[in-house]
Amino acid sequence: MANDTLKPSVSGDSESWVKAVWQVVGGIPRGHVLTYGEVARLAGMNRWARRVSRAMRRAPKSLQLPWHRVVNAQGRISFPEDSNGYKRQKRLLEEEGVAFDGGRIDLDRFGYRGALDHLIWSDPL
DNA sequence: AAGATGACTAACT
DNA sequence: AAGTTAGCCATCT
Repeated sequence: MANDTLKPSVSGDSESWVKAVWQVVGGIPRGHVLTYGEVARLAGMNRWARRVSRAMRRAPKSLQLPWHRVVNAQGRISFPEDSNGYKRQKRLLEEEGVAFDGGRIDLDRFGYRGALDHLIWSDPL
């Protein structure tokens, strides 16, 4: 006995929250965004926004994770504006129809909740 | 091993 | 509106 043929393959990341995060992020529909905090909440932990970024960093490329659909709570990209990451993310989002207003995304329109409210309450342009 | 860091946030000034 | 403080905790030095 005593063997552990099956040991947790996840090292360091230890828990399944990482996968939960990947799953949540992978489920963000095209043209919409979620904040780190919302992803954390949907993945089942309120205060772990910071780990979301960590999880994404470690996500394998094979997942094709739409990492660019995650922005910070202010609707801004959490990279320095002069960085490649910022430009890359902004371009990807704009290609999906997400509009930037002064470097800021209107979460009332492109966030989950905002998208719903928008559909329900407002006239389509 | 201990302190700094960070793809964060909410609360407070 | 913009800057600071505190909470979070895995990683990096």
